[in-house]
Amino acid sequence: MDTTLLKSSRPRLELPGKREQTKAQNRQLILDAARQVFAELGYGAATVRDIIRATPLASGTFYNYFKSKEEVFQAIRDEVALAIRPRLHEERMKAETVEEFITCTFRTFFEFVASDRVNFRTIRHAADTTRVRMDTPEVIAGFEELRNDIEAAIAKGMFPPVNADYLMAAIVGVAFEVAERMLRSEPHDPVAAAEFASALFIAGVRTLPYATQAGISSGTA
Amino acid sequence: MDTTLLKSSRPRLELPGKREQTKAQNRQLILDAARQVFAELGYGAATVRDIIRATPLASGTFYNYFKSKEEVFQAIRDEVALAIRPRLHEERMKAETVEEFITCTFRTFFEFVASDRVNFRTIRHAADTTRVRMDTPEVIAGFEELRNDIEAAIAKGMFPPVNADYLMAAIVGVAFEVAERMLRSEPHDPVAAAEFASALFIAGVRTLPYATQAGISSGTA
Amino acid sequence: MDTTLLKSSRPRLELPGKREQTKAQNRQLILDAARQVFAELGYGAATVRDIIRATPLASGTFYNYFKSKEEVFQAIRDEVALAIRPRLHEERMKAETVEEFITCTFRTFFEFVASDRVNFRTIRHAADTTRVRMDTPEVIAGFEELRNDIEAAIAKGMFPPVNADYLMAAIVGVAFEVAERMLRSEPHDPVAAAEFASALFIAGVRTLPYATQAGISSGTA
Amino acid sequence: MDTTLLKSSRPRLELPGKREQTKAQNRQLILDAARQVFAELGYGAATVRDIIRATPLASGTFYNYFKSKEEVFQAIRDEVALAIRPRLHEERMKAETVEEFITCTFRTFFEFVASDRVNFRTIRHAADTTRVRMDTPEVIAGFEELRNDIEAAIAKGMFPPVNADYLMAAIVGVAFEVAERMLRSEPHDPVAAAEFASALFIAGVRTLPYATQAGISSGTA
DNA sequence: AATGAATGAGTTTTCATTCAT
DNA sequence: TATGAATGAAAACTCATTCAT
Repeated sequence: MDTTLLKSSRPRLELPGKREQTKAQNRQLILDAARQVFAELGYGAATVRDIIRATPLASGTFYNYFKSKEEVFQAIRDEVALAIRPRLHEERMKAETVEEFITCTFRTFFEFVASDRVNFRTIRHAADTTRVRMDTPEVIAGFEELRNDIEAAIAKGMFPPVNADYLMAAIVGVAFEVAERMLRSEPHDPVAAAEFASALFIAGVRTLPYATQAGISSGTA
Repeated sequence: MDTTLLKSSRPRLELPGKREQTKAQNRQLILDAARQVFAELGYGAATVRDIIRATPLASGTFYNYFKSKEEVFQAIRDEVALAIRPRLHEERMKAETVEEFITCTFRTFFEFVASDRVNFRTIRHAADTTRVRMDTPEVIAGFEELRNDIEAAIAKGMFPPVNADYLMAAIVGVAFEVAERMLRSEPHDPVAAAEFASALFIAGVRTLPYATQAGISSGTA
Repeated sequence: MDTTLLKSSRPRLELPGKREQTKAQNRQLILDAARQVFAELGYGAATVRDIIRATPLASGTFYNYFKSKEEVFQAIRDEVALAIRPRLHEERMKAETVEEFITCTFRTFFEFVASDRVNFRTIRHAADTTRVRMDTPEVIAGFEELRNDIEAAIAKGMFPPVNADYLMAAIVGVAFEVAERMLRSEPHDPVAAAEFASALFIAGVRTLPYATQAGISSGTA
Repeated sequence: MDTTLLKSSRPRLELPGKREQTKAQNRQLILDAARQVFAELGYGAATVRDIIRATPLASGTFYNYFKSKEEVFQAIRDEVALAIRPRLHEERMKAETVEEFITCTFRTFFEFVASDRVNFRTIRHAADTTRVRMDTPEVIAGFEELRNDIEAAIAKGMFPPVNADYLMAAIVGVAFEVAERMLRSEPHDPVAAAEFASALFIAGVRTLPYATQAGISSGTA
């Protein structure tokens, strides 16, 4: 009785009540369903209905959580970016040599992809379709962070003064494209993929043409 | 008869010409409009109506030339792939060293992109986001061709026995991603971009881990 | 028990008070919000959600007080009708001449409108457009009452035997339409409006064609 | 043969072709259905679906002609206003006395309403509902026109210098309200209604208080 | 062939109402 | 009683495709 009274006495102040639990859970149901659907159909072909159908919820419920298909996609994307970015940055901060910098970047990335292939596929395949901008703040920030880290490494003398913008682009391109290939052969071997990409860049970075001043500061847009 | 011909040859008060010209011309009108629309809205968001609207033609006419939005998109992709693939292959066939192989690949690619940025943007952004879903037969064929050329180079002893699948992926990833960056700074400098990418790979290839047997034959899809 | 009372008496951190007070207060909150919303959006475009949003209450609470949007609207209308009808009727009962009858009707009405423009606007515009659908029992009753009073005045010989139905309609039409105009110019001048309308009818009533038998008894619906 | 050729030779220049005919016809089908539906349910309660259902057409077809329910309503309203306004204005222009001015206004209006009750009902009942603005350019213009005509009559010395804004409002109010009543008794008797309203105003106008300068020029909004 | 309106299935979206807390 | 998320029926709207002209 006591507890009952307590509960009803704070109808709007309780945080982890059953309601909140259900709410978080439903949000997750939708996100998971969306991930699945996007991965299967691609973002463009997927409809809000498809997502709802993949859920035990009613159609209207979707709109209690997201305004549109795009909004769910962004939520997924940002969830991913948020999960991996800090890890990547942290590792790179610890690096003291080019080898470490490069290796840990790829190692972390490929391992993340291998462990979370649904998300990776979702985001890659969303590609096929609509203007789902990958240049979302969160994602761009991840790219910028890599570039900044490279520039910092150049400043420290760890890297030769290469074009940081192009190097970042090259790393990103190799990361995504090789990851795609990695996922196509079972069992996934992130270690081999990371070794491959790392070897390429470790040797390559040493011989890259030095950037002009313009080259270094370039890149914004 | 005379009148009839005159009329149908001027379906919309346009310049008179032979029927076949009009036909080819209409097809091209649609393709160009589609390129534009895809580049602006992305493939998924674009509708057939959008394409038609960007055309002086009527909606029904679209279906005289293409069965669907997808078919136009493929036509555009293939047009591009068809335009660049033979050039790339030919150049690579002439290569006698790793340096030449790598350099000519990137040089040709970046120059093509710089000279035809609308198409490049269309394909990148139509598909959207990160990377294109390039799994159209024509496009895949282009990738396979690169891999085959790499494998041939390995067989010839020109390349060390690296993982051809990963190397192809890495080249493709760098090519597209660096091209994207290149287009963001004016004036476009395909030579610098090619130098950058080439230097990366020329040095890198030499130190890439030798592929296992599995590695070499991998990559199916 | 004590605690329970305390809590339920402060459902939203508001001033403590007796339960009945809160209840009446909530009803009033809803009515006021509805008035506002109807005046802004019109009855048709307004949704129950709009009304709730304009309230500190939760959506479910609405249904503790009203069954539907329609019911709130009727409540508002009736509130108004209930507030003015007795006054109008009473005044007219005291009238001993046509002049008094007409004058007091318009005077009272325009003063009421000027003093309570929100309600007037709500009803005019909620309903929308031209004139309100005034066929709510309470409102119709107000019209009938006017007609009855006219008929009574005719019976007394105070009015000539005009068509009471048409006269009532004319009075109502002029009252609402002139009231609308009155509200458009600041400061509102109910006296001038009443003088205008009264003069029109006082002179007019004297020359109105005598009603046929049919005319007198007509009108119901 | 000749004609056939001629037709196909001007596929886009022909005006009263079969296509155009069908188009005009479909537009009318929708307008008529909308009139019916609005009159029955009121504007607010009516849905686009209701209108389509009352039509042999497909749902999408509605949107080839009107963007929304509101747009159809405006079309109806304007159709009506356009039909009656010129008539009213013309009659009033011919008037040389107050009697003629007043009488012809009401006579024309009530006859129009009686002959076209569906439209009248549509517009009146649309009222009950949403923000379907009666203050549409076309409708306001009709009101303004009446006021202007009154002001012109005052200038000519035909009318005493009354408050033209209020007089216009009074006429409009009586016209709509009495028309409503007229439609409730069968058979409709526009002549009696016009006589009633005219008598009221002819006598009334003579005794209306003279407007102040402000009063005369007032009214805009 | 070209035209462009009609079609109607399918999607997005809203919202009154219910109901567990 | 108050709360506010869930519901799902129904409304609004889109658009690929067909087809009479």
